[in-house]
Amino acid sequence: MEQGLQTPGPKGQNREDVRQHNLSTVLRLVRLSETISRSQLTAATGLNRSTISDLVAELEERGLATETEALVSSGVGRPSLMVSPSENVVAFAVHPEVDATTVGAVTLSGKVIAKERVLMSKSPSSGDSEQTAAKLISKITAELGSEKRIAGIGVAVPGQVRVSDGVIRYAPQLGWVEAAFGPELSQLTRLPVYLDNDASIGCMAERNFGSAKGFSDVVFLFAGAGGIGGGAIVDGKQLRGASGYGGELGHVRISSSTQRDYSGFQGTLEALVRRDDLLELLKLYAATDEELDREIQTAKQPAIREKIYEQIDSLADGMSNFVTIFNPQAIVLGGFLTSLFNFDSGRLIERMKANSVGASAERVVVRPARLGSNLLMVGAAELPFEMLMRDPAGYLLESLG
Amino acid sequence: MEQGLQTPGPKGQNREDVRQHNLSTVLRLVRLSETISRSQLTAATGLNRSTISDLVAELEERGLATETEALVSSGVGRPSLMVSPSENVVAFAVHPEVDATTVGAVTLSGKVIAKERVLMSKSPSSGDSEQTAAKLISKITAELGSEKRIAGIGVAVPGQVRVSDGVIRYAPQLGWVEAAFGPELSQLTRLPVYLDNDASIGCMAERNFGSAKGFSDVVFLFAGAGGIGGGAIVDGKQLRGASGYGGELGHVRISSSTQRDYSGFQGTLEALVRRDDLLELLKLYAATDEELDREIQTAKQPAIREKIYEQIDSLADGMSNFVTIFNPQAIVLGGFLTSLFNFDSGRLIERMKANSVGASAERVVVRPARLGSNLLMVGAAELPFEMLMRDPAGYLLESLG
DNA sequence: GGAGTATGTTTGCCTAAACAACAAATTAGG
DNA sequence: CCTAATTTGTTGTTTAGGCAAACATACTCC
Repeated sequence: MEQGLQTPGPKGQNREDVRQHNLSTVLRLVRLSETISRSQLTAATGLNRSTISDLVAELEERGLATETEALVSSGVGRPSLMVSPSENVVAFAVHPEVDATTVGAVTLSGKVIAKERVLMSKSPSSGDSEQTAAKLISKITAELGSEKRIAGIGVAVPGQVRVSDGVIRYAPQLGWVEAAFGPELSQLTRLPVYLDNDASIGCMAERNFGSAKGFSDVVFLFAGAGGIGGGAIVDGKQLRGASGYGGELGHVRISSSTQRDYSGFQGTLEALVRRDDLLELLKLYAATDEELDREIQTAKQPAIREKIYEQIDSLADGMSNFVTIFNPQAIVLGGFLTSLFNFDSGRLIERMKANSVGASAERVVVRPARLGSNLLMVGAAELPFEMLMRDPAGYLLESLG
Repeated sequence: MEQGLQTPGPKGQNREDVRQHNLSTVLRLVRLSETISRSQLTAATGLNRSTISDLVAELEERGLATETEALVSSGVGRPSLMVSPSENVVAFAVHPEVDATTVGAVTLSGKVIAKERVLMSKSPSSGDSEQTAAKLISKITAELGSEKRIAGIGVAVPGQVRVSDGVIRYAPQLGWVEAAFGPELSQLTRLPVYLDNDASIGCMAERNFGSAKGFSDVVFLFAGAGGIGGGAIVDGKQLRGASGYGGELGHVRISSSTQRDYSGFQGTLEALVRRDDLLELLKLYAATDEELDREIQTAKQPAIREKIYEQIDSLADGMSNFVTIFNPQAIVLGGFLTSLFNFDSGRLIERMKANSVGASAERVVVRPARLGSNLLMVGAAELPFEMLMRDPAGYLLESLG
């Protein structure tokens, strides 16, 4: 009766799926380790030495990995060959904002090798941003060596995205509704384009390359000019929910306050922890995160300090809920939240633990985000790379020249 | 540096894993469909006809499934054989409470074929409950036919469980702390014992056999005498978190109220939606859920109706948060919450949708739990059955006689 | 420099899924 | 009732891919 909503039936596995799965597993390990020996690969995967040999050979043949001899010996026995992700596989990252559009090129190993930012006229349309992004992509492409190959484009959207078809459902700051950003940018660039919410993307980036590296259960909170975004990784996978709109942690209600957030919800985390409120109090109207941070860390006025504590407490209340719900290994705080953390991390963590289920709070670590300004570049590139890693043998890379 | 906390490295797959995965997939489909034709199995799994034939033959050989001829023809062509889960594979379910211990026997197909409940003296120790459970298990075992085989024991614990070693970390109503219920009951019965939190178990039961059947993303809320328990299914899997304490949805803070819940947290869902408060107001001191429900549905006094509405609103606020966080397909309400739902589901749902992210709220359905008094029996049995289904060929069933 | 050890490489093996051909059981249509 | 069409079950063969064993290689330790 409700077949349509149900999960796609569990699939069986045939021979090819095994190969795909093993190639994928090896490539993931290689990528996240930056460099890893073949013997470590056998240990980590449980696969046979000869199988690893074969798999690595295939990855090398496909230009996804390179093998080098070990620089330092690790002990007795023949030294194992080191495997690294190819530096020639690249993905583009796009971040459209109200005042600027940023495009970066990121290697499979997670290095940002190019970044261009173009200021935009006031409130650009979706089409404007697509054009700008496409231009920057072709400019960067021209500067890349001809040996590079492109996995695709990842877009970090400050808003809700229908992941299934690449349509931006609603981006409040940009004022876009139902914008077919993905399909249109794909048409312009002739590259596959994948979109996701910026906070989700940041979460994945911090998990793969930042403060939460290697963790299976992570909560990520990020505060910027547009409010608080959040993402969660549950059991190793991004929390998306049934339609892909899950993980909107900023809009979680934690108080009876009638203060509204940017989406009009009352008493939510975003309503109570506001960068804007502090900017106003500090009389900083267009400050960068760095300037704001300096002011916060050196704040002397009681009124300001009180406001900061108030926000720390609200943040702690939100975090308590996420600890109770997700029992994560780590909570990562980004953007303006890092300033709150640095101001008084003791108070923040203590209050968080006091209000969350003890068993879950015991071992959770709270950390500032580590990737800084590259966060969304690295994270957005993960989208095409994730596609590549799901099927390393089948995914088509675009060659240059 | 923090290897210990990290996820166990992704494993590779060999031939045996494929067989195991496919056997597991087929058994799951057979189980959840109650009965399914071989041709439907080929369609659902994508596997070859002959492979399905082979897999089903193995399941039958191992006594996990039975094949019968189709009763009604489904169209042109040779009729496909029907496959059903074996009625001879049984798991025990145990539910220890303050005032009683319940044990049931559940077949692989999800039918409760025996149930015994023994009243306990005031506040039994963990050992008392184990003894009682073991006695009931041996009594039920004696009444089962000798052709039955036992998959193990599942225990629904009203408290926090360390799933890894079967220790009850904290069960507030029972007053148990760090009770080695699992290992001890296993010693007494010589059967494998698996434990989990009662609400998590209820969630799984409703997903597999109840109101949320077939859904991949589900939130379950249950209110009983001990407060509000919750569980969530994310992307088809039970939300557990890093240490297995996740999903404590009753302790999520939704208000600034200083009202405390049974664990001492202020302003949480459990603090604001209290069965006890209504019982007191109605002057019903030891009512069953049925009696309470009758009183609620026929309540006339304004003070009582107001209290009911108040609780409905609080419940809606909690649900809003879960919709925003999880973007589930369904929210299932059990126990006393069913009464609130039935009293005014319109108000409940409307308020829930008003305070949650629109995109997620659009398609969520809210339903009362369907499994009633068998909820925890069916759910607890899922624990050993899940182990069986993970490795149908390798999991050892205990034969009787 | 020889023993010991861990890894890389090559060869043939084995398992389980796929495939093809045929048999069987049904419906449809006259 | 008989035949054609269709779908499914069954059987024997093929094939992909991981594994084990045997051997080669490169390092440490004494």
